[in-house]
Amino acid sequence: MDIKVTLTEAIEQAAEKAIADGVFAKAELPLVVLEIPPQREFGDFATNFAMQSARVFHMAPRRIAEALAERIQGDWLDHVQIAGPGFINFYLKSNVLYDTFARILEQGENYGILPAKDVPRIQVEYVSANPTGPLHVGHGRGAATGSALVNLLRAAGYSVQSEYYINDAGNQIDNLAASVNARYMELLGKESDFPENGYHGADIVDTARRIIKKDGEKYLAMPEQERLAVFKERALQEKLAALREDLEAFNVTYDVWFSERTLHPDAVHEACDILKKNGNMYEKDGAFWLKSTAYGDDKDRVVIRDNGVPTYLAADIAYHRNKFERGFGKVINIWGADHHGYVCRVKAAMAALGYNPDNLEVLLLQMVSLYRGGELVKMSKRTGQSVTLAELIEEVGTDAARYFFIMRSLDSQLDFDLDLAKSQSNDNPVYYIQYAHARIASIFRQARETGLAVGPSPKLSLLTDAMEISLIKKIGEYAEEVDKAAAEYAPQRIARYAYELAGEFHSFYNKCRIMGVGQELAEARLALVGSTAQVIRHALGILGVSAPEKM
RNA sequence: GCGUCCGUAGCUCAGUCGGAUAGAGCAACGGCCUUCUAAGCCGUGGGUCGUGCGUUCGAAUCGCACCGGUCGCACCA
Repeated sequence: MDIKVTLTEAIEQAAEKAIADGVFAKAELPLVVLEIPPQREFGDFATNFAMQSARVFHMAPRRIAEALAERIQGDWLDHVQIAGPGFINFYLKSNVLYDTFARILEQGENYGILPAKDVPRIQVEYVSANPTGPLHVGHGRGAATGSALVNLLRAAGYSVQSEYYINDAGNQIDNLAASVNARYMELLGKESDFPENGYHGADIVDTARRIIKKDGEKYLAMPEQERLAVFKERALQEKLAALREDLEAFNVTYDVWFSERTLHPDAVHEACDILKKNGNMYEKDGAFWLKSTAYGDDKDRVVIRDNGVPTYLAADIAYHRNKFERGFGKVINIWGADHHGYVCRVKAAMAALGYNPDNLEVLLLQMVSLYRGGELVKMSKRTGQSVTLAELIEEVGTDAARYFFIMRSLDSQLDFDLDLAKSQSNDNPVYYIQYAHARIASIFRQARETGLAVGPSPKLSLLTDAMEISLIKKIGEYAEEVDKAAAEYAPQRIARYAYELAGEFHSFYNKCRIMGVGQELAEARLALVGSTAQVIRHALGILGVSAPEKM
């Protein structure tokens, strides 16, 4: 039995008993919240239950705490203490710690994988960059965070499907084709105006070059519309392949690549028909408008233009309807903060279609700034001077890039220090964590040589050093950390946890030796560091960062 | 003007469904390698939690106003 559950029940029972004894007024009990006290001297666990219930029992918190303390007992409890304004601090028998740790050891590699949750499937859509150019650093944050979130939710027992929405319809793809066309003509020495909203990146020239290399000048003879159609498909295929490649190099893969084209025209019309029928869409000035103001938006939005061409929103309405129709209980989108203005209208559209807009969760990622040598690296989409994800990976590596992208809360703007990410020192949190893992691997290599191994039931009660106790406790917090981080959609919590766990290990390592301390203690310590390595591996796995055996 | 997010130590950030002396890393300073990886450890100093008012027994945390920064406010995607 989980000790926190045991404690919670003991507190509730003590309160019920005090009510039965006539000490407390009959009242609804507040929720029991257990926390790990900020300081060791305050015990293993603490609760503010007495303070929370002061109002309902009409008693001073410390008196409530006293009445509860008298009524709490269990063979797991050493003693309780009342402190501060009315905290109840619990000091547990030491065997509780060892029993808990023994169960973690039994779980082995499965520790950190939570039981499947009985809730509907979750979908996470992220990156979904237009296939019109390479991914840049901003997409990198989305890619790292999104994939880590998917891993995290799965570890926490949710069923998750990951998805990339390919914007392969509409203007930007026509511009892509026109841009490739312009480069094609240019390379073959023909007159051609570069499209006004064209893409200036070098990758477009490369695409044109590859077309020439493969098929030569044969498209010159083709009518322009036909040629554009060919180039469109060719460019799209290349761009998609490049996206996939960049993402895979970044430890990012998807269950589904969803093409926007498949929504046109049927799915878009279907969605519009529903909205027209239920009165949430109306015609004005020849266009069709979503009555989004009825659902909290600032203004109504055009869905079908007066020329009959659907807006981007039209496809998005059909797309999100499609997601809900696929039966997901929760639909999560990870967007850049620059799209925040768009959230309200998509949610409004879902509400207008009769879905619960709260089941669409849009996580907004704040902007990324790169720093090199203490200076901001200027980025500009317009001139194509932005740093690409591939360049970033080339410079700092996948592990460092992923960790740095994930380590901050999504709400915070991210200052990405390239020098720090590259540095092979303890300043660099990624190396700090990986180093802990490599050190442990090294210990096991040496243990193997000396014939030392963890037996079936190591004598854990020999682990009495303060460093050992605190490392055991930290390992014990991991499962709950996974659960919390998942519930909050906060992969950065795992990044921080891994860092803290590595810190606990390094402290232990400098204090306690494993080889040459006697067989039983050595075995127990080997079990401890083995478990540490396993948890670091699992946490890094969630983050999509490697756990090296050697550094 | 409206909206988003942010404002905590010199720097980068935790902590935010209210609770015990506000934490970590870097930077500064001082220690620790004849023993499992010093990419490590131990220690010292450093904070009006942007400002004000309010709610509360209690506010970095909740509410309101203001200040500073950020991103956005299309029949673009």
